[in-house]
Parts: sequence; C-alpha cells; structure tokens
Amino acid sequence: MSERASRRDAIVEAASQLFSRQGYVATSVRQIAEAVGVTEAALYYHFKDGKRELLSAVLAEHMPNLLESLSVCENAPSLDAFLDCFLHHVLGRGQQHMERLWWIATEFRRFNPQEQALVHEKYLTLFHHLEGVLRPFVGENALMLSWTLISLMFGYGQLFWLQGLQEVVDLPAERLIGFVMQLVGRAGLATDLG
Amino acid sequence: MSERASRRDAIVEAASQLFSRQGYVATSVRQIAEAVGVTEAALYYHFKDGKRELLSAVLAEHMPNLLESLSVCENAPSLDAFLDCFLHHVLGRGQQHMERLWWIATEFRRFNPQEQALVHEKYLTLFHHLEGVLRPFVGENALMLSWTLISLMFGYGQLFWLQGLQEVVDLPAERLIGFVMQLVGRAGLATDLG
DNA sequence: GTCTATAGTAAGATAGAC
DNA sequence: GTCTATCTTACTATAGAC
Repeated sequence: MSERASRRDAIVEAASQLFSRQGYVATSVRQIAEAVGVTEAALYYHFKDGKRELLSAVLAEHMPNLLESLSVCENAPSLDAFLDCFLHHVLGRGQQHMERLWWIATEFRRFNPQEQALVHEKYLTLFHHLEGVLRPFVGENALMLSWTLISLMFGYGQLFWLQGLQEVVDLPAERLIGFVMQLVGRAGLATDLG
Repeated sequence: MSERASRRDAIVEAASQLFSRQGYVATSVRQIAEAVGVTEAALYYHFKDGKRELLSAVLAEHMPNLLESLSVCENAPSLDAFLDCFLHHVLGRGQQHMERLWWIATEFRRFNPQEQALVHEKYLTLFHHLEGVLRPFVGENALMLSWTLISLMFGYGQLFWLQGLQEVVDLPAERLIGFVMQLVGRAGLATDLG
C-alpha cells in the first residue's frame, strides 16, 4: 500500500471515529487533522471537497456490515441455534461497532440521495439474506420475522446502548434473546400465521 | 398567560422543532430567533445561559409522553385489543412526534447527568405502566414482553421513519403489529415461559 | 423586553513555499 | 504531500440605547 493510500485511510478512520462519537456537525476538520497528526491543508489535499467528501468516504468505506454476523451463523442446525448465534453476534460486537451503526441512523438525513440509497440497499441485502436463512425454519413467516428481528435489535441497541438504559435496567441482551427465542419457538412458526 | 410567558414558550417551541429536525449543534441561535421573529439579544434575555439553557428547556417542556398512548388503551378487554390500540396509537402519532422521540435518542450523549436521568425516568415510568397493563394477560411474562414491545417500536420507528425504509419496503406498521399480535397470541403467554 | 451594534471565537477552506 | 499563513464566514454572546 502506498504512503498516500495509508495516510488517506488514516484520515477516513479518524473521521469515522469522531463522526460516530460526536456527530458530523460537531466534529471539525481541525479536530480530524489533529487526530491523524497532519495539518488541515494536508487533509484538503486528499479530500478536495473537504468535510462533505469525508462524510461520503466514511460512509462508503466504514459502513458496519451485519452480513458478517449472518454468514457466521447461517449454517446453524436449528432455528434456536441460529437465533442464539445471530443475535449474540450482532449485539455483542462492542461499543465502537454499535456507535457506527447508530450514527448512520442519526445522520441519515444529512446524506444525499445516492448515499441514502446505499444505506437502504445495505438493509435490504441484510433482510434478504436473513429471510433466506429463516425460510427453511418458518416458511412464509420468514419475511415478517426478519423485519421483526431487525427492528428489535435496532431498538434494543438504541435504548440500552446509546441511551444508556443498561445502567438503570438489568436487562442484558442475553435475556431479551432468550425471551424472543422462546416466543418464536412456542408460537410454532413452522406453519404459517394467518 | 403573560406576554413574557407566551414569548418564552414560542422560543422553546421553535427551538424544539429546529433541534429535532436538524440537531442541536446544527441549529444556530440566530435561526431560532428568526423563526420566532425576534433578535438574538431578545432571546438571551429569556435564556441567560443561551443555547445550552434552551436545550434543557426543550427537554423539560417538550418531551414526548408515551404514557398518553397507554392511558388511552389501558382498559382494553383483551391482550389483542390492547396491543392493537397501543401500537397503533404510538406509531400513528405523526412525523413531528416521532422526530422528537428519536431526537432525544440521538442527542442523549449531549445531556448532562440530571437530564439523562430524566429521560431514563420517563422510560422506566412507561415500562412500569406497560408492565402493569400486560400482567393480567401474560403474568410474569409482562416484564420481558414490555421491553420487547418498547424496543420493537423504537427500532421500527428508527428504520422506517427516520431512515426512510418506508419508501423502499412495503411494511406498514399495521402489518408488523398484526404479526406481533399473532406471535404473542400463538405463544400462549398466559402461562410463564421458562 | 426588544433593539442595534459589536466583540470574540472557531469554523471551513485556500495560496504558495518547501 | 505536507507545511505556514491567512482569508472569509458564521457562530455564541454581550453592552448599552430605547
């Protein structure tokens, strides 16, 4: 990798961390340059359109990929085993990964149409793969179950990670996962719901 | 109501709308003053500590109250009827209400400890009431079912409202509600889960 | 209470030397 | 490629007149 590429990558990496921790608007170009150890002028050499171009780069190169969690678990032998594996993997990826995931949600309105479409595409891809994995277990219910699980994971992360409910409510992801697994198991989704 | 109070309220109202649409950092005091039709100096007369005090005021006076949705539905005759009423009421409150709800999530880290505690308290109150309403129907499962529903609503709102998945996925809240209702019904939560 | 005028600061961005 | 130096603009906030 050339020096140019690695320096450029370092800038994107620093921007990604600062954006996801403080937000795009609250992060200054100065701050990013300092974090990397270069001046602002050097940064503008790599990104002619400045801060806005950096936002695009971060989105394009540092979007969290939930498909990894899926591919790790997709060969699980049972619905129970899959849910256990997948939910644990997604919710157990640590603070930084979570921050980036929810940063995209909070910053979504600032993206241009192409960038918004990119985000949508990522969700749809995740959904389609998830649906494909669930279908052998729950048939036609795979569609609704997929969106239910995705929404549930998102909401739990929002409330318990981002908004710190962890600190006042003793509800580890473990318990939520266990509850959902039993709910799904008991409902007998192998046959279609009305 | 005195002129002072109504002017003050108008400023808080304008700030609330702008904050929830653009974010706290991206909104300037100038912009708020213009929206109300006063100068910045006048605004600083009402809020000595400026923008930061405005954030506190917005949070204290314009926090969305989900308990209203609960009280409307709490006398429903069956679990089905309650879920139908509650989820529709929460998810059907319109764009502005939704925006304020998720704005709190995105801005949470900027709040001071007392303000964060206030937000937590609101969630806990909602949870306790929801649990109380569900308990007659599902017994000890009320605790987990409450957090599951709250997380699910949050996640759905985040994805389909805030991130505009509505536009690319045909999954109206109606269908998600229907699916969850049948899931819960089929699981037979009247008796405890493991 | 609300205004005009302005101080003081920090932001995004660029020119030109090396 | 990276630097120093600087420009322009926008922001938060305040002083003092009315």
